[in-house]
Amino acid sequence: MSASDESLALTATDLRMATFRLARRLRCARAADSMSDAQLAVLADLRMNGRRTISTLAVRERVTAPSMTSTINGLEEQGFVVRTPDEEDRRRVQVDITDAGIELVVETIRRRDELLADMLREVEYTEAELTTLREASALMRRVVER
Amino acid sequence: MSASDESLALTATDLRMATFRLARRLRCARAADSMSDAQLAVLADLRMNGRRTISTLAVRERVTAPSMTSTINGLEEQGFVVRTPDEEDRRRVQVDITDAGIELVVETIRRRDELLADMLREVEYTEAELTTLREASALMRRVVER
DNA sequence: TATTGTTATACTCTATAACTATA
DNA sequence: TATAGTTATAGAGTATAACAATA
Repeated sequence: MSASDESLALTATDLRMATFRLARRLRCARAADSMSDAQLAVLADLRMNGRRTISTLAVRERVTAPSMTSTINGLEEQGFVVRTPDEEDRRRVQVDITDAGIELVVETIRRRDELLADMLREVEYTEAELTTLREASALMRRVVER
Repeated sequence: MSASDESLALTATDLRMATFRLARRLRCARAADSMSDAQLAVLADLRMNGRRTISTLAVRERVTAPSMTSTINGLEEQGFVVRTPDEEDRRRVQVDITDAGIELVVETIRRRDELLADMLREVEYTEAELTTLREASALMRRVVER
């Protein structure tokens, strides 16, 4: 049996508010102050999924191609990615993350997880409450992945 | 009894990933394309909490005073807020949200809630799963409010 | 012709430094 | 002297339009 419209609406409102507030709080934690959200999102994508072209990155990040060119310029100047011309289709440029880029992503993730773990520790949640949060996390990811 | 470090770390990682992905997806939904996140955050604060000075807004949004001046300039030009000189302390400027500003916030919230409700409907969650999400929302808010 | 990427240009948000007006 | 707000200036991210190189 599927859920009622009222339950859906109530859940949506609660979850929307909680999600925005927590995301905002966690977003402050970064490995380097010189990193923007846009740059970090690209690095995280490259680390997870390997090399990509400029236009593929632009589609995934929902920005225009000139925007992505500019973001990649910034990352390349800082040594976090490298451009490689694609030999098969020479219009294309492949972008790879460097070791320094990987390190930056890993460190940022570590800091955010640490911040959140500290916040969870402070409110002294029970194992049952943490289980609820993990179950909800899985449900949230299923929603996004659809 | 409080939770183990391992549970805290696992929960933090799961929740951090789920939160960022969902927030990112929902952030696309706005009432007007001309609204930035920075502007919307200020309007939402003014709607919830009433008039504020520039410097109070700057502290709450964690930006500098000149930044907030600029954000308020944009909002005032579009008619979503009004500046009023403070008669008691004439260095101060009070900022109030207008009816148009309130409408914009309400409409944006409505769109985001609708988008999320539609997403939840599509994955066909049970009432029990929605309850888990609502319980988790409350837990997330308690974490942020500490 | 269509696609990939870049450059040119402009607007917004961000910052720091310097300034005005008021307390 | 300190505080509230603004202006000046600069850097990053975003966009659209126009362009080069390649398919």
